[in-house]
Amino acid sequence: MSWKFKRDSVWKYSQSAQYGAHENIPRLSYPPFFPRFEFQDIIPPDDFQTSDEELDLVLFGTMRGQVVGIRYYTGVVNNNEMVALEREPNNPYDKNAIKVNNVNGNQVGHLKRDLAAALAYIMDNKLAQVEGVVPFGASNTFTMPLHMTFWGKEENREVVLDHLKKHGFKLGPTPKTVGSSLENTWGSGRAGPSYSRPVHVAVQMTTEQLKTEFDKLFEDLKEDDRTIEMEPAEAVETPLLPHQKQALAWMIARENSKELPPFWELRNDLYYNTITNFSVKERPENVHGGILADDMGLGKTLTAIAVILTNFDDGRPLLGKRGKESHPGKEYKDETVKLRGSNTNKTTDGHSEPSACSEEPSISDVSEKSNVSDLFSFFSKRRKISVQSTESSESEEIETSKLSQKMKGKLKNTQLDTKSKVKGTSVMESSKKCDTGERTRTTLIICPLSVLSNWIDQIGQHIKSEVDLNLYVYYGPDRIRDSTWLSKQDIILTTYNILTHDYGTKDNSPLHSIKWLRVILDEGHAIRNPNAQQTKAVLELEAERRWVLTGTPIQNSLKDLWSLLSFLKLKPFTDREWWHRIIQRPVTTGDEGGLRRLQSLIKSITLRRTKTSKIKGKPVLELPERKVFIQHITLSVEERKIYQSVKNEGKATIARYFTEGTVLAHYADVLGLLLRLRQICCHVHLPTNGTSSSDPSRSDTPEELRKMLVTKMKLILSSGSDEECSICLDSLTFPVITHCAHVFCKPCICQVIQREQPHAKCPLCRSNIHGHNLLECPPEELACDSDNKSDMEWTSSSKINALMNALIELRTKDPNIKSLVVSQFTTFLSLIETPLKASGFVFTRLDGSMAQKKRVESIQCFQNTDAGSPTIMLLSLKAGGVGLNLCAASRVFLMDPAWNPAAEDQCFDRCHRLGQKQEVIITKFIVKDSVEENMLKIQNMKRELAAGAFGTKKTDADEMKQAKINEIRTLIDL
DNA sequence: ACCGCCGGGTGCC
DNA sequence: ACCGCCGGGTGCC
Repeated sequence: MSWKFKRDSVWKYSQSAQYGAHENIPRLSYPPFFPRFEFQDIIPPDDFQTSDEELDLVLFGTMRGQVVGIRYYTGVVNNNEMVALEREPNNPYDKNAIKVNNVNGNQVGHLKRDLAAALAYIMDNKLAQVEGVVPFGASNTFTMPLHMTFWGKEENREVVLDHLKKHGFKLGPTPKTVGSSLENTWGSGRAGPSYSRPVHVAVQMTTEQLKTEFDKLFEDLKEDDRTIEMEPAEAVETPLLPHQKQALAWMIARENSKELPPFWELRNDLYYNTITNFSVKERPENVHGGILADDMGLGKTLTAIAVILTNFDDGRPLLGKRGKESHPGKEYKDETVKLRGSNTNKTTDGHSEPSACSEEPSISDVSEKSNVSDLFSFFSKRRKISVQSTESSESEEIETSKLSQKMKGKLKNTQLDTKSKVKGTSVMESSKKCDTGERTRTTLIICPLSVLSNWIDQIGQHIKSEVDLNLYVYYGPDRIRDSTWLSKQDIILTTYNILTHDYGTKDNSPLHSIKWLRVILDEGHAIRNPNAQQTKAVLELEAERRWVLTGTPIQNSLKDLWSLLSFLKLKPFTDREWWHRIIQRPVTTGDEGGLRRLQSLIKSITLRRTKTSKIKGKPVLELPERKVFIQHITLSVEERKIYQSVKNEGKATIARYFTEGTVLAHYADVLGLLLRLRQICCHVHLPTNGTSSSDPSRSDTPEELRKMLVTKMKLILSSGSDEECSICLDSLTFPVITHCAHVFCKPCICQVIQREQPHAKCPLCRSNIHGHNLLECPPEELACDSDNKSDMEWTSSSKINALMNALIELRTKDPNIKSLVVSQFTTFLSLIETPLKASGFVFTRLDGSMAQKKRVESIQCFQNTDAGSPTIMLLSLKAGGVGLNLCAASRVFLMDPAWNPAAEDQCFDRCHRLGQKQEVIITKFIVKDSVEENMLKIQNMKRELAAGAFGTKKTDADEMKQAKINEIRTLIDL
């Protein structure tokens, strides 16, 4: 997460004033001194123009006007209440008509004709945003005064003032003096005096303060008194942890609440909103939902499943058995089916986390190619999920894409033959609107594709096998689009992309014609961009109960929250203007009241616990302790000899680069040397990936050059150095190598080339670069060279000896303890296999080169605790996604240090996580007086950096360069 | 609306 | 009086 100050807009606000700080309006009090800050996403990928426009508005001035005709309308306001002005160009009496609406959207009256005549042009051409407040006289019978505030872009100020002048109006001044008293600042507009608040001094918050303030929004929620627990329905097989029972109780209370929505109370027969000071006669509808913002790993999915089953029908749980409809169908035999023709996927059996499917097509992937043949169907079978490629859906055999998931028996996957079942009946024909007469009790779950299989998996695992529940995975080209049929299921599971795709295809979105009992958005931040089609598709779903599950409630910006509130139908914030006026602008200008409102708003609809949250003094997740030991290794005399000779030779070369100032130009070479040193620390025979370093410019033919560069890139990528792209400073995505041998993300470097054309230069070495000579990494994997090793006679190494000693000692102590042996070098893992076999260890292996099917097998095998199951897993550092669950292991042997400490931590988390019962002991092997020790130093530096600074993210290329050069110095003792 | 405005009734003091 | 003034009718846009 990163933060940045946007000085500009802060200043704009500080130099102007805005309506609000007035004794008459205590609820909108703006203290004169309060730090102002802005939550601004620094990452540009999806910035939203409209919001930015809003932020750039400055105050033009204020004016007094009149609201007339109020006796004709039912909308009511209180004194000091905000109103919205809305153009009504089709008014039969006056094309300039401007309606005045209260916060609830009810019309209060019209602007007086002459005023409307002046404002219509301004509003129609968006020259200014006019905001109104009724300062007093709210209970008048015929007319009431209106205080108007004009906001707009600086460049439009003159036009607006001129236009108003033409109509005989003049804006009141915007006070510039700090602390000027209210009485002195009454404006002089023709329409009456206007007033404004004193402007406050801009006190800039430090980055830390900023972060703290923002974090507190959610951190405060942890210390909540939502301690009532609730037992889930019997149908839920998995016992809930205390914090999950609390979430269950809270969520169900919110769903069934007959109480007024947050911030509403009954006052003199009117419903009064304490946050907006607004009242209505009609009882406002409660928000039957909210945001479950628990940290990752606290079991949001399980909690949501428990809610579905426990609050199934009219507040009652789903009972074990229901009607005995059965869907005839053959058992689906093949358990692992091709995913997109190349990967296979099958999730683990009996464990709460599925294996991550890192090879899954990305979300954007799918949406871009909405081509049906690129979509898949997912099936669940006996708590195992198979992924069915629909590319072959023409063939009769695999015609399985549409399915009713009968959870009867052991999640038996019964199959509907499309052709006979669906087409043949009237289901297809009746696919217009769903029968609104019958109340749906269907829950729609929308999630990113990457977690779809996780949902299927968890639904399978957490629901008792005898429970009769219909789950339909609305996915794949042949998904059943019949809304009547869909609304008879219990759970419909789909992805954002499917939803969006359907939404974009006119008249073909059954999901939008059903009134759902409940809609659950998983990874709710998927809809944080209010302009994204995806968000629109989600916002148009109709549902009684609405939930957002997210681990990151506000990622970077307040704006993110708006879409969520909008989805939850939390009035009046569904309307951007109100959100902006009541929350966003006050908060971004540093108004304490705004922050307070935001806080209570969030608090009322959000439940958040972090991994460190406590329940009754105990941490939510009681993970056993985790201890990290560093075991120093002394190289043997021979090893040291080899190490020193390679080092001395390399050091001389690099020293030359330093004096020449060409370190970065030879970056790949430098890394290559470091890599070789690191490998020698592990084992002197570790292959050096062939290529000796040479200058790319000296290569003879283009083909040779190409080969060499690709080899270099592979070297960099495989060296485990966790290279960041120097442009986005993130991990490399779509790595490409330049002719000057520097690796960047393809999108990043292409952007640079685009921007700097026609003379783009490499951000690292300033060589000329061109879009057409970037080289991509060929798809074939880098691994698979482990076999040719076998020719060479196996020898041990100091590290291997240390490892084997430790493993054997451990086995003697407790033969059941399982260990992870982690290295960045798969070839090293291969070398370790020999002594493991020799000493009779049963082991398995997991690395990036393995096919999905093999991975899953390996994980299942390892996680199995039966006698004879492997006690050791050889694991490559970066294998598997964050979801990888290896909690059967309680020991980790890290054979070689990683550049990035976060990568190590992530690796440790694979066994130190929910489900771990034992103390986790981690041993890091570090060779004394070697590059490895220096790497530890760099790790510590990185740790400090990560912990301390937040603004550090956007270091520029120069700093980046310097940092890299310094790293190299440290590593090679220069 | 205890207003403004309209338009008909009316017309010395 | 092609005015002023009176008082009733009336009333958003």
